[in-house]
Amino acid sequence: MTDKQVAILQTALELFSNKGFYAVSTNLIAKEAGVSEGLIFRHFQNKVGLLNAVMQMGKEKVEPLLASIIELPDSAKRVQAIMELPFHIGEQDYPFWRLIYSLKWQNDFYDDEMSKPTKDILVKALTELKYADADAEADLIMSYVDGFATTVLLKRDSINTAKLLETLRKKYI
Amino acid sequence: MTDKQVAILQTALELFSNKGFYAVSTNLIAKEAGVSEGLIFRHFQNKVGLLNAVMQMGKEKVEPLLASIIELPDSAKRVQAIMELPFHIGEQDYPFWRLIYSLKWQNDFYDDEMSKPTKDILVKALTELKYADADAEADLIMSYVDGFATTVLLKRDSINTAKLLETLRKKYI
DNA sequence: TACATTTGTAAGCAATTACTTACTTACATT
DNA sequence: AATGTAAGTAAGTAATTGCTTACAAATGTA
Repeated sequence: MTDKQVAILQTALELFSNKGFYAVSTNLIAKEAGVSEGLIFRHFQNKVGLLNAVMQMGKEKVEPLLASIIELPDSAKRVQAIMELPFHIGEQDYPFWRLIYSLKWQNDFYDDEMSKPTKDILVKALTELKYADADAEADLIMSYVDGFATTVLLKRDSINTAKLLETLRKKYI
Repeated sequence: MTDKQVAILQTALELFSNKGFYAVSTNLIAKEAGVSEGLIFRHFQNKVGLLNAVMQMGKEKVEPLLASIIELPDSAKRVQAIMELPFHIGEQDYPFWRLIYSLKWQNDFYDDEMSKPTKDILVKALTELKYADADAEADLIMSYVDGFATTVLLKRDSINTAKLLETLRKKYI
């Protein structure tokens, strides 16, 4: 990967996540990244190809995080880790997660499968913890997580997320 | 309001909420609504004006719902009603709510103020219920609600929302 | 050094974009 | 019936869209 390739990917991630895929032109991406517009198409074929590359880059950063959760020996800790996931996103990963969540709401890109690995970990852990209906319980926690992600990614300026996590922990630990 | 005005508003709501504001052209809206493109601009000035009109129409349907919650005499019931709000959205109102939530993720349109009246009701009710930190508790519940809304609006085909509500109620009632 | 491949650009492409103009039709009021 | 106003359309507009082409510079490899 050349410097310019990286610049394109990072600029695209930043712009896509802030304004949305369709609201950002390849012209703007090229200008902000300091490259010629043609280079985007040389490296990524088309605009959707660029989006896929951006997503791929993000997924590769997420996978080890999920892998480390699976390795936790304590089932309850695994559940807790997933529930608190949004609170532990590093600031540098916010753009990627905002992109994920914004794409959820666009029919063309909605991917129901993406959250499945996370839910599977949950169901397994909750079954080990002898929950009567582990699946329904997992769905509930997944909903919580979506809510926490929405709050952390969109309202971190207007609300105290540390305190939110504290309040959550008082309920569950 | 003429028939064609209503047709434009409904078509725009449907398209905006499914594909996103920037992904939908005024040309497409006109075609789907069966009107000339110029009529959109005659009635709503510009594309953003159309979006605002669509939002206004939706808000007018939501406000009485919130008003009816305020009138509940029991504080705990008020909290419950807000927490369960996403589960009681009528199918016909899904497009409006999907639009609200998709716009949240676009910088240009994000409106932090919109959820404030709901949170205010929560804080007041939780204070009456003698919660130590009513504000933090309200933020937590607001996060839940965002999560439930995400689930109900995006996954109603793949998961059983009735069962999700049942599981939630077992925890809180 | 020679040559092939990759990386990069500038200029242009047809199609689409949001929006306007010039005009006609429908409807209400006197 | 006459007239003013609102509702509606068809055909434009300039600007922007995603993308291509033709060519140059850099980089590897023999």
